[in-house]
Amino acid sequence: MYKKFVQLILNNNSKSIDQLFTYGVPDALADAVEIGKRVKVNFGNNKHMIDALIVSIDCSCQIPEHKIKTIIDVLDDVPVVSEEMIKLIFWIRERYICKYSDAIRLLIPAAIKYEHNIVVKAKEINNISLSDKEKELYNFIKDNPLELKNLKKHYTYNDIFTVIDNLKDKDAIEIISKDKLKGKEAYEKYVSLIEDKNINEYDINKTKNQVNVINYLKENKLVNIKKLSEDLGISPSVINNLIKKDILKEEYILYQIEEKNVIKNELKLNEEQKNACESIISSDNKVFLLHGVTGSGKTEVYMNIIEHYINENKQSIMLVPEISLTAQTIDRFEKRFGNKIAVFHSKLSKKEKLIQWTKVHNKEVDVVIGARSAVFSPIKDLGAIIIDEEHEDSYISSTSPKYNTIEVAIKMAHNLNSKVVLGSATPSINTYYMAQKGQIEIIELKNRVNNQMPDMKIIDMSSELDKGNNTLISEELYESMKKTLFNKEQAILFLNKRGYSGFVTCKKCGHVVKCDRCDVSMTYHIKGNMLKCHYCGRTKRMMYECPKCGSKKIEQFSAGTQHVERLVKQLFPNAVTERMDVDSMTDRDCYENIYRRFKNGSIDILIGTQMLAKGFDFPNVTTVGVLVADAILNLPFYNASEKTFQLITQVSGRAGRGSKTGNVFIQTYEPNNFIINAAKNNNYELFINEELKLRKEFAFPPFINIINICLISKNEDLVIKTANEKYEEIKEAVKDMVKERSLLLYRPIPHSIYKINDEYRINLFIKASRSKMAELKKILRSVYMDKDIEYIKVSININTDTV
DNA sequence: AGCACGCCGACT
DNA sequence: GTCGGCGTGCTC
Repeated sequence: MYKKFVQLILNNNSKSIDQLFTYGVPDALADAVEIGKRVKVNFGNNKHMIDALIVSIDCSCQIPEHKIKTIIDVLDDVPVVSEEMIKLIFWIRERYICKYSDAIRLLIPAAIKYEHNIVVKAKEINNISLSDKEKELYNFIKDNPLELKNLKKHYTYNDIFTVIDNLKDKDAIEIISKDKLKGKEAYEKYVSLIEDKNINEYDINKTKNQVNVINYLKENKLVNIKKLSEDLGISPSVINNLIKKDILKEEYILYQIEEKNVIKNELKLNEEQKNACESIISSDNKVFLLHGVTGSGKTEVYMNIIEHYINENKQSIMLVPEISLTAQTIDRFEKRFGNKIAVFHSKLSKKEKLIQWTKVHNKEVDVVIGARSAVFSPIKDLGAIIIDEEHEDSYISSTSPKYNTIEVAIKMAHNLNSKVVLGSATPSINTYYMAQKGQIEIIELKNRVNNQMPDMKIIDMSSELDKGNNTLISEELYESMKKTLFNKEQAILFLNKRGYSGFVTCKKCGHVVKCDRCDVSMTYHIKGNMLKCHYCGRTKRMMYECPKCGSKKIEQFSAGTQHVERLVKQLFPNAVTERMDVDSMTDRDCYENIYRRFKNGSIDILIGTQMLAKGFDFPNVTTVGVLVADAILNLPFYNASEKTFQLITQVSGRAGRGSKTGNVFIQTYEPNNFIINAAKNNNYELFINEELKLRKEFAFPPFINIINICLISKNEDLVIKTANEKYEEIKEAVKDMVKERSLLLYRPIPHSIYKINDEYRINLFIKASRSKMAELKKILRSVYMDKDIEYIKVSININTDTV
């Protein structure tokens, strides 16, 4: 019956139908179907139409033909997902144990979602006998036609569809289907005259406004509807009326971004940078680690590679951690590549995202700059994917599917025959290990552009205490800051937030104020004199009495950045001091503002958290203080050493980037600590080889995979019960692997923050050797993903399993 | 998920 | 009989 069949991924969020479905293609649509386009289909007994993505086209099918339904319509003129990216969808679903629809969500912007609805409209009835229920529903919709979803809200009989069907059979109502292909948001509506006639030639009743519109359009041809109504001071409905009367036609034109005039800067590369570029471009390898010390000019190398591919008519993707996606980064690329860039980050609205997406899709740009999600940009001829500061945690998605941007990029490089460049001064252990095994080619940049590394010093804080200084700023750091300020240079003080937050505690009974909805202590904020939860953002008034014992001895345990700020203001009353951390940065503008003021020298001392470590380039900074270097070292994560090394190196790297030497002070209570010393001596090799030894010995990644399955629910009893049931299922399924010691299964335990936003979380950890991963993933899918678990969200996180 | 279908008990 | 509640099973 059908000559063509298509395999579809349905746009449906349910786990139980997370599979491919075959539909028949009617002859009329045979030419329009194409892999990567979306189609409209009917599914199940569903009254709704849903959209689906074509993933393959066949001339035969395995399913008995009486079961096959037809596709109703093709929704896209051109494919929205390329064939290569469809391969990626399948890969993501396997790799991260998620649904097709989760993978698709990453690739297609939310704003072009397709919506379908049914409108139920009453007809004239005479002499038709209706049952009571039918009558009720008929009367309900008699006066105004209703969308089915609204109808369902008011009319809650569960046999609503039977009643509707009966009414339809009796010819009392009609059902009109109405679909909406969203995505017009990125476009602006323009109108023009259908026929170029003079005003008097129109054979209609014309109002004064309509005459004005027609005359205006006769003059200006194609006009933006917004501009038209503004210029003539009329309501858009005048224009829309003329469209209805077939006098005007409407047209949607992509929202235009103003052209900027940019002067392209010439790139000056030093010998080392030049060699790096050439090696990457000429090598047969696909994946590279650009290991360059801080300040070695990696960005110039990136831009040069991108430039090379532009000359081959290929587009590239430049990924940076979300936080370094500042106006400065964008400016820098604009100066180099002019207007031909698209920018993606999480703060864009749906419409803005779609605008950027469309620009890339239409091949109007050469470079995409963005945070991790930009790796999924719809580029057809991909030159290179560049991942700057590749060791950053933000490259691993925190929402399901918890993809690792580096893995995705490497997969894409293989699918699309392009290159991946991972850049960092402190490569992650996984990346370095892959490089050691020969899966990644290492390119080194050993020298700073200005040829001088900062002078690093470890300060023993316990001897500072002996000297009678119990503040967070050592004498030496203080002296250096004084000198820096005297020379009109700048200083950065770094404090690790996680170790020292300003929680509020009662000195009498020890009660700590916690968030009502989350199982975390709240942080005191001077601004507004209030307490804030870092997980859900809820705030409370600061209290003056302990809510537990009533004592007035309740105060903030202050050692956070706010405390440091106060201390610095005491020590340097004449300096301009600013603080940069998650709490003081309410929005992007705020961040930009501090960034700019620090850059142009109107701030002398900047105090901050992790945020400061991320690739900033302030040439006038000559003193950097790491106030409590041990703070992260003692966190209970297997990668605490790695993170400490990275953080110290990155923060120190902010010093002395210009012509003056930088001084770095690493304050610690463990001055002999191996990691702190390795960081001080800038000895990455030494650190990483030692760390790899330990990871191997204690069976941690990259030698083994850690799988973390988190069950989340508002119902505490249910989530505990389910976690235990699922644990038993897993235990049974993996018992052979446990016996042969290739897998370790731990008992379910509460998440380190058990309650967040009133939802309870239970974690299950598994350690598995790489050879067992395929089998284990199948088991996990059947236990957690085959059908929906009622009221429970499942989040699966598999630590990098290298290819 | 979203729906049909079928079984059951309650109510007129 | 008719209505509504709920468990089960299917969707190309």
